[in-house]
Amino acid sequence: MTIDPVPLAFSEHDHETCSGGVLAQAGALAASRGLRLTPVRRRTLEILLESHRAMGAYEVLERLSADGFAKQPPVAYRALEFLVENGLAHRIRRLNAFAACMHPGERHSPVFLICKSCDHIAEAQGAHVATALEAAATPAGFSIERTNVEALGLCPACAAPA
Amino acid sequence: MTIDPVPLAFSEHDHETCSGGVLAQAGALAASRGLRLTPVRRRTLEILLESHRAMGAYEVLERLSADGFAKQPPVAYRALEFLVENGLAHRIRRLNAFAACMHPGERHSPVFLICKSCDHIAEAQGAHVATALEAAATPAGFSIERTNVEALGLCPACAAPA
DNA sequence: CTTGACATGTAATGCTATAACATATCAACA
DNA sequence: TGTTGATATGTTATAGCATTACATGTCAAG
Repeated sequence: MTIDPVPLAFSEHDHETCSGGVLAQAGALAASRGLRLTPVRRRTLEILLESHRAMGAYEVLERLSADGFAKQPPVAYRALEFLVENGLAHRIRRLNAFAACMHPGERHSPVFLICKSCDHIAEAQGAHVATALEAAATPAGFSIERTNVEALGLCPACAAPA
Repeated sequence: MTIDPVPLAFSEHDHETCSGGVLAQAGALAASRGLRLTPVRRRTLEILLESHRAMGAYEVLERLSADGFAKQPPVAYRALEFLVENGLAHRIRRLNAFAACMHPGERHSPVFLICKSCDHIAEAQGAHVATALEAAATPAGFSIERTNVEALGLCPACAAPA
C-alpha cells in the first residue's frame, strides 16, 4: 500500500473502512515486530482512530476509564508513548495532542495539516520537506534525528463559502 | 542585512555584537511599526537574547522578577506573546519554550535546529522547506497560514568527538 | 482634563506531563 | 514447573506549562 497523495481526512469517506484498515495494519505491524499491542494500547489506538482529530491525553484518558481502565494520567501517557514510539501514532505539538498514524509501518515524513476551524488533521507527504530540511541543516553542520512539521490553516471544507 | 547561510548559534562568535545587533534591529522595527516596546517587553527580549537557547516562560519570569517586575505568570506570558506576535521571538513547541528571533523584520520561514545535547537553537533558512510544504498541502486543498518546523538533533560541536 | 485604548498587577485556576514506587503479567529457561 | 528477569500496569503525588478574570495604572488624542 502506498500513501494517498490526497489524504482522506479532509474528504467524505467510509471511515469504518479507513480506520479499520489502519487498525489492521497496525496489528500486523505489531505482530511482525513482536510488539505487545495490549488491550489499553489497542483501545487507545482505536480511540484515536475514531476521528481525524488530535486528542489530548486527558481526553483519551476519559475514554479509557469509561472502558474500565484506570483513570490516572500515566495510563494514557504510557499507551500514547508506546504508540508514538512505534510509529502507530503521532504527537501534534502545536495542540499538545495525539493523532493516530494513518500509514503505520510505511516510511513517511509526515507533514501535519491542522485545520484551525474544524480541528481535523491530515497527514501529508513530507518527503520533499524532509529533503529541504536536510539541505537547510547541513550547511550548519547539524545532523537531524527527528522532526516536527506542522501547518495550521484551513481545510478545503472550511475554506469553502458557507 | 541578509540572513547568514550558516547561523552563528552553533559557532564561537562575539555574542555581545550578535545580541546587540538583534536588539537594535528589534528596536528599530518596533519604532517603525509604532509598537510599544515597553520595559518588560524589552527586558524579556534581552533575556532571550542572552543565549542561543530557548527559555521556558517560568524561567523568563524568574529573571523578570529579579529585575523588579511582578512575578505572576501572565507577566511573562504577555511579554512573550507580544514578542512572538510581532516577530521578535519564536515559540519552540517541542520544548514549550521561547527563543529570540535572530532576524526580526526580515521575511523568513524559520527552521529551528535544536541540539538535544547542548540545548542550543539555531534558526536556519526555511524558504525551500516552506515551498515544499506548500506543495504538500496544495493537493489536499489545504491553505496554510502558519507553520512550525523544528528539527531535533546534534549541533556540530556536540557531534564532534569529545 | 476627560476619555478610551492599551498595558500591567494580582489572584485563582486549569491543563499537560512526569517521577517514583508497588504490583502484576508473561515468556524464557533451568 | 518453578524461578527469574523483563515488561507492563496500578496508584499516589507532584511538577511544569498556560490561561481566565478582574482590578489598576498609564498615556496620548481630542
